Amino acid sequence: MEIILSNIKMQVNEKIYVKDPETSALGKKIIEQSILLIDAIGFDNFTFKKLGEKIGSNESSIYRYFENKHKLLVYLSSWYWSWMEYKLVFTTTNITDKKEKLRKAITIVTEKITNDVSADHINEAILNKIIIAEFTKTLHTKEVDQENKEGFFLIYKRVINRVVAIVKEVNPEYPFAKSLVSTIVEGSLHQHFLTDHLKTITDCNENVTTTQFYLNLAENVLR
Amino acid sequence: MEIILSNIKMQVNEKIYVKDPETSALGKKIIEQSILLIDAIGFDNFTFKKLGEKIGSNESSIYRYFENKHKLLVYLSSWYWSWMEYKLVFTTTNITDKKEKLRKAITIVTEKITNDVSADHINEAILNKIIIAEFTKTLHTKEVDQENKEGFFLIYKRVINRVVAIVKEVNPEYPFAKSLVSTIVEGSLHQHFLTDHLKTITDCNENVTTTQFYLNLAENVLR
DNA sequence: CTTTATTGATAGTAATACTATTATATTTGC
DNA sequence: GCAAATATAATAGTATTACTATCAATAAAG
Repeated sequence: MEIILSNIKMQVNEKIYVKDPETSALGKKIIEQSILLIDAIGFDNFTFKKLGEKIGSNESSIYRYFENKHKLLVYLSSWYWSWMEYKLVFTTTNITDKKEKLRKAITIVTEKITNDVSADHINEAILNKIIIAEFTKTLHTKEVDQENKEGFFLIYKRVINRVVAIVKEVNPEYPFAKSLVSTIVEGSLHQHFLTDHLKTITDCNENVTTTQFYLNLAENVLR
Repeated sequence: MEIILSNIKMQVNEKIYVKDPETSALGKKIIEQSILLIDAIGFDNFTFKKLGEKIGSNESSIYRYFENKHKLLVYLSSWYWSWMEYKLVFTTTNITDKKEKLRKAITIVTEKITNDVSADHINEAILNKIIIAEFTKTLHTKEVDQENKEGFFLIYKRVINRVVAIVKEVNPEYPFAKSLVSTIVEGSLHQHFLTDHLKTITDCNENVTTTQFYLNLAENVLR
């Protein structure tokens, strides 16, 4: 899968950036190093000034790619869900057994990403850590309706709806397919967060995975 | 229930505040008006200066109650979950039918709060809106482990574990009680958020409630 | 009615989140 | 190979935020 992925450029809504970071060396450096810096110090403490220092560039140069750090996070999230969609489609295509297809889909969207040595500038395992810790912040703003209209969350919603379609193949009668899938996708990020920080309110750990919990849940619900 | 509640003081961890806001008129005004202001402009745009202007007090006076706005949000959240715990215990005590008890518990933790004319300074319906929109931000910080150690999230975790105990009464064999309940509690906030802002990835609306979805889910899973 | 605690007013600092301008490289087109 | 266009870097500057410190005014308690 990695070989194929490395030749694919993830499509991200143009309104998210001022200048496409994929079109220059500096742009790629911004993406690569922002992922590392956000992971290291957290999104709240992250600033363009600090990123500039880290990559040996000036703050003002970064502003030519992104209006502000919120949009950079939206960009990283979009890239992540675009990558997720690719993995999802790739893994579920040509699987004829509907239940097996759903199991594979749920596995893809709930799994923790471990470092599969991605050659390019984006470290998916660390990006996954950022999504677990920070994705919720892209949505929870006063501008969410405006940004939703502008299509900032389109890929995320498309991933959800792709899984919804698979759920409906398994059980067309089930009346809450969308809520089930949005609960699974968002919930799995939350369970990973709890495993890392609030262990007393989750059963997920090294032995019992978040994926196992949600596979079991979906099977029981759609039976 | 309102009558009883109005005489109860919610217990909030002392480390969260500098001075207990319940002990003075100014303190209560800070709580009352911060809820209205955060709801109106969002937590990200909320500042102590703006709150000071709104309540006709100086910024510096507010700092005598809370170190920063994050701790104020943690306080409001703690108060909310303390209130939720009270409602939960009150509603489920003396219910002998285990399944009925669980149904009542899930209803309590997943319901949207509508204005039941609370006489006191805290408007629970608006506070519920804030929890839906902002609660996640109390957890998603770099300081979460430290704050968890200091007991900032104790009441929240206790609410979850009270429901877990009820789940285990219904089905002692089910291996994911904690993850199920934390998914329901956090997930219901998320579903309310989606109903308000991203309708295309939820089934919940005016006719189909979040509570119905999770009641159905729990029943299927614990069957 | 004096001490103590609380609140208000003012001022000040460092950091953040930008914008604008100009200089310096680098790339590209002819 | 050189001019023009483009990208980046450096510097400076502004408004806001997130505080801290100090002192005066007021209210409450002994």
